Amino acid sequence: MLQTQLRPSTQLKPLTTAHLAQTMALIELTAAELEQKVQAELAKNPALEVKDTRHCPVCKRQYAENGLCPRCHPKVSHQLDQPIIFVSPRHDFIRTPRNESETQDRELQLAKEDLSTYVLKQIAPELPVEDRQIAAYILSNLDEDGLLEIPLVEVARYYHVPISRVESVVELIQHADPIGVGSPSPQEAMLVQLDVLSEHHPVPLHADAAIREGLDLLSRHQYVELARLIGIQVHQVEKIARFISDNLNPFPGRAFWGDIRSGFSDNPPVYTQPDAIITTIDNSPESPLVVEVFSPYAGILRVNPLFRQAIEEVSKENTEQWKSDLSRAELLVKCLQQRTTTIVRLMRRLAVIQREFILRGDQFLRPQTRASLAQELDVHESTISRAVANKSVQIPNGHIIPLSKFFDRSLQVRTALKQIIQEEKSPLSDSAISELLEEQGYSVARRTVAKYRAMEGILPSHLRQSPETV
DNA sequence: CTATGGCACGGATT
DNA sequence: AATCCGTGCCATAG
Repeated sequence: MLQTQLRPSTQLKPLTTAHLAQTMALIELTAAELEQKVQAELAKNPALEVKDTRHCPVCKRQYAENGLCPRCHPKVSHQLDQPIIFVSPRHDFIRTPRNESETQDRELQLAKEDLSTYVLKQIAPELPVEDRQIAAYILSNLDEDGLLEIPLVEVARYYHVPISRVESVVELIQHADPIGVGSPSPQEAMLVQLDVLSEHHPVPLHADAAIREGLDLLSRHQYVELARLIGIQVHQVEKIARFISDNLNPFPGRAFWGDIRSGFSDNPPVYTQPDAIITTIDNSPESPLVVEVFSPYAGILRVNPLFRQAIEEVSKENTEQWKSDLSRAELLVKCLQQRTTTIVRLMRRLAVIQREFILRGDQFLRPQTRASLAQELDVHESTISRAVANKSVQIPNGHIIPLSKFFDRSLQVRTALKQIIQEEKSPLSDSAISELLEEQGYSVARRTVAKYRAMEGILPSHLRQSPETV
């Protein structure tokens, strides 16, 4: 019934137009963004209230329904192909288990402020008191990637201290937890990480040189030029590149453990909070998928009944304002519901169709288009597009992947390609690979193989080494 | 001559 | 309507 309202083909009445427009606007927000938006509205609109706290009695998490949350309630009979879906109206608890004092506290701080104080706490003990101000100032000028936005000289000038002193503070900051945080550039952040890493782990030779002198080459996968530049073998460069993308993070402020392989400088999407987490019960691949959808304020936001009542009694000067507040509130609540149900339906469908992919990895992705899914769910294509855009989910292996990966047309082929190359005896040419893929049922042109290789950062055949020729 | 990468075109997707 | 993606053609490197 509600879905039909999302069809633009249906002619819409004024109310539904607004409804539609706002629902659309809400759907494309991530959980984190939505939370902020609702908070803002909540602050200035007295007609809204949060009817709080239904807790799951076992894990103490806030949960939209009464009773045990599904994760704590394994007794209900599960069917493998029926994913368990539940909606969490708050998503901040996944970062830290809440303790009592925090629970009723203010809204969670912005990630940025969080980072600053987090770092400051770590380094404060090691700082002379008079340097703390400097540190605080530096930390307040981090961008969302955890990089320093302002030049050091400016800090020095601001506090009338020698640059060297500022530098030593920065150095301290850089070695605090998100290692490399506070660096002026991704480059330097990575150098610091490399340095720290090298104390306990072996790191490839010349990795520092590669970062220092050829970062742009490295990020563009131009390994040949890079090899020439620092005078080493191409396969060494390849090793370095792999090591770097596996172990270093050019943007220390971004807390993601996701898959960053596909290039670290091509502005990777920011994965902070996933919009959903998919797990299995007891990590057993034979159990149904448990999908936890983070939909801020779902089920706990409502129109304040007292307000509704009051508006009838106090029908005087401010009625206009009150009325608009009320209708805004109603609209928001409605749209929020709409958004939640749409996303839940989307996730349920994905969990069913892509179960194998979620559990077993890339090569099991069933290619699908947003359009086809839209048809199945009986919503407009753009609804799916918006719902998918900019969102990310955490899958059971711990990776955070963009939701759009579920609609990657070529992922299957690319993983097949990767496998072929990994198992190859001697370097295969693109056309040879094309034929091999054909045998596996993937029909791709030779030119396309080349493109996929590039996407995966794999060198052309004449530059690949057969196993070990160091 | 073979293998690749760049450019650009057209169809599919969003 | 805008964008993405696979592909063909051609120049270039080896």
